[in-house]
Amino acid sequence: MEKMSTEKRSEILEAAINLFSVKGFERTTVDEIAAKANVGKGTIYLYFRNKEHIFLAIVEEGISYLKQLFLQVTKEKDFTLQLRELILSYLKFAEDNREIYRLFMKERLAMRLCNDSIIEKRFIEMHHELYQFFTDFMQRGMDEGVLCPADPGYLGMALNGIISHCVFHWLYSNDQQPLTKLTDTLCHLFLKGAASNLNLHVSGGVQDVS
Amino acid sequence: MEKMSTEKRSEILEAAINLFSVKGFERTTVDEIAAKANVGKGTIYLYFRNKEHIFLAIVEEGISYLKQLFLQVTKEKDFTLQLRELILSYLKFAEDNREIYRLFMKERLAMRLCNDSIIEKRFIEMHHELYQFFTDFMQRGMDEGVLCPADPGYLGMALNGIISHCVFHWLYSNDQQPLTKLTDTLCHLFLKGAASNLNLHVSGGVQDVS
Amino acid sequence: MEKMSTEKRSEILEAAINLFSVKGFERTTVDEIAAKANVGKGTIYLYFRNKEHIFLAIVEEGISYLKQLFLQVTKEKDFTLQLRELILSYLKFAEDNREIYRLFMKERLAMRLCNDSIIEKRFIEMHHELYQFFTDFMQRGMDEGVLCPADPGYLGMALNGIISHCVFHWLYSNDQQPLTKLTDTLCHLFLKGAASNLNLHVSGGVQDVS
Amino acid sequence: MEKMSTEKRSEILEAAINLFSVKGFERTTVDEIAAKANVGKGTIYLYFRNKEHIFLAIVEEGISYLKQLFLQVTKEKDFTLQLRELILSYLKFAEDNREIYRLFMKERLAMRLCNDSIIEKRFIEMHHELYQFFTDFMQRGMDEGVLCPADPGYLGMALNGIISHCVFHWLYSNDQQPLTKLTDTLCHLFLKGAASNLNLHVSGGVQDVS
DNA sequence: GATGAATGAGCTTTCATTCAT
DNA sequence: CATGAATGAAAGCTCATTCAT
Repeated sequence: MEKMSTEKRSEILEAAINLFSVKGFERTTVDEIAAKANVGKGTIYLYFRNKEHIFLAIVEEGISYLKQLFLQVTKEKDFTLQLRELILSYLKFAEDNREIYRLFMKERLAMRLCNDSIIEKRFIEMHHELYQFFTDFMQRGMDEGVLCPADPGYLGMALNGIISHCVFHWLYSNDQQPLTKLTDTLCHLFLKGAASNLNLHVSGGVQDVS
Repeated sequence: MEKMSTEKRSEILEAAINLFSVKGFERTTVDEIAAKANVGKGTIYLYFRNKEHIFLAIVEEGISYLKQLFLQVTKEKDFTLQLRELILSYLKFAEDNREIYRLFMKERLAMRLCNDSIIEKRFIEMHHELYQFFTDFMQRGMDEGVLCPADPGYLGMALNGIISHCVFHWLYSNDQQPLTKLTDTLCHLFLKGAASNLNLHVSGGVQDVS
Repeated sequence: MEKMSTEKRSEILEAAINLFSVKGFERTTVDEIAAKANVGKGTIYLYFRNKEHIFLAIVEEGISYLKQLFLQVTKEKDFTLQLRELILSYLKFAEDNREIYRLFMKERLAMRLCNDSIIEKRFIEMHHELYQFFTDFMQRGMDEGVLCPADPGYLGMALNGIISHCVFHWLYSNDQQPLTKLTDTLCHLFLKGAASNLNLHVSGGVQDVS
Repeated sequence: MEKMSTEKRSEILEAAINLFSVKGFERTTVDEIAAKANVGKGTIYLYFRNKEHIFLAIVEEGISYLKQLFLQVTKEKDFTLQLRELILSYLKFAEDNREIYRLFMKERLAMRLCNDSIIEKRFIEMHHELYQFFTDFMQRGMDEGVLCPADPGYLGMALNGIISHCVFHWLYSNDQQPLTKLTDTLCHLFLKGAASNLNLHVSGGVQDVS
């Protein structure tokens, strides 16, 4: 009995992920989810309080899976290797969960000011966790002397931005090659920048802007 | 059609920008826009064919302004200076048009598969233009020998990602300091990377991944 | 000044007749009438209290013209000739005022229970007048011994029905020949019936059903 | 779709027939239909795609019932008896389905140029079927020598006109006597005409006008 | 548990009418 | 007189949610 329930729940989530990622949260109807999941419409409300909680469940699971991936990063001893592993995990996640990732990007900002404040809070919370993880990670890099001193928050943002924009492009192009192939490129880009060695004189420098 | 009060049109757009950027396109009702613009609901339909065309107008204006900013970038002769100017323009646009920028980010992916294909096409078109601009820009940097050889598309994505994620964070934090203060930091980060000089041995390298 | 006003009024009516007859009263907008009449929308409300009064004006004019035609019928001395003249007038009116006639048929019953009871009353009144005319006419035919005794109301209805259904068919077919060609056929049909002379035994007979 | 409560569907149709026949299609709102049918507004859209399809359903059912009545007409062997039966069926239908009949007359012409061309086509189609039935019927009468040679189409129109105008009058008067009482009168009128026997000299004659 | 028929609040859009110019 | 920008009531329709079975 429990098993069957879990199965139904998964089918609903699977259907919802697919539809949300393609049509967006608002444009997807509960009827469509029920139809795609081969489930009665009423059944959905046995497993989820309402439409928004389906969304919440997807995000929770996605985030928790991603966090788990990130935690394994620290198994490497060298910071540089950890960084490489972090990027690899990120890319792998996007590659393996193309739809969930697309959903994340699409709805990242859309949930603000929705009626159900529990969801909103949880959503912001999750983002903050990820932000914190990246920030801590960067701080560690600086502590270890691998990264030059700078605002760790912005460094985290920058890394996140570099990766996610590349994933974004990959998502909407028909690029068939594996995303993970980009790992070393992005790692190097983040650490050493885009400039050729010849470009010696750059105005400014990385300052702490906090 | 086009002779009607420009003022009313602006008020409607102003209201729509604000609401769309806070609540998102779908969750904003035409009634709300009318109320915020101090205008009758019917009036909106004198100036815009429907709700989606309000959105389209906002995006068109925003993009055209942004493109204009970017075109001025090339006035600088040195590529590095151009890069700095590009980042500055981007940050300045976000700072001056906080709400429009937020709207852009929020709805970047939401418009796919909407009914009115004219809008969808136009939206994709505009994104492509910006992408092309960044790609061409990077290509120029490589031709001039300032950037090391790599896929210019991904380099553009990376720069875009670095900047936009920092803006994103700024948008949703209560950071009061001007965004433009980040210009040199981001410029340096993009060109020279985050690594300290001590970090000599990085696995991999920037390859052309096209 | 007066002349110009009358001209504008006519243009509005002309436009309204055309649109009402094609699209029906409800589906025609005041904007369309104004556009077709080359007149400002507000101008229409200088000449007519509201949209329904435009309709009323059309009907009033049409009916009064039709009544005038019918009055001339009595110039003939012989009842049979009067009947022929009546049918001819009817057909000629439909032929010359194709759109107005179509409008009459289309909206004959649609006006019941509309908000403006003045219009409704007037509309029913006009129908009653026509009904009365036909009834009186038939009564005269009976009094003169030309028609066999029967309920004059139903005889009137029958004649009206014969003519109007033929006109109806002509309106919506592409029959190019003049409607008036049917005059004698319909006259004969009404007076002598459709049966061949051989058909001697008809059950029943014309009774007074009043 | 088709398994849902037939009862609800009937109640909706019943309400719609009543309202359409009184107020007309355009002036009747879906809210009113829902209220009269003691049904939620949304429920209506479970049974019918949109407002026009409610109308279509009514007409389809009415026409199919009427056609069935007409088909039984041919059970009589004698043409004259068939004619009598046809008129009787017609009158009986109007008497038993007063509102549906009124609806038919009211909207006969109103549907032209509506948006949903499927409905428009079907509506015209159905009218054509009825017209064809009457035409064929008259042709048969002529072939059998009962009717004098004439355009069968116009003869059909004439009969239709005679009957429908009498029904029309009955509908809007408070005539309490049964319509079917008119059967023989109308039959005789159609076959032998309205003239008394004394009226021997009628100009013209029934010609074939096709 | 599972279902889907039923619901009505709420949406976008239209359009007759007004009124300042 | 003439105009057309402005309006909001009212329309058709959708869809998240409920609940009897």
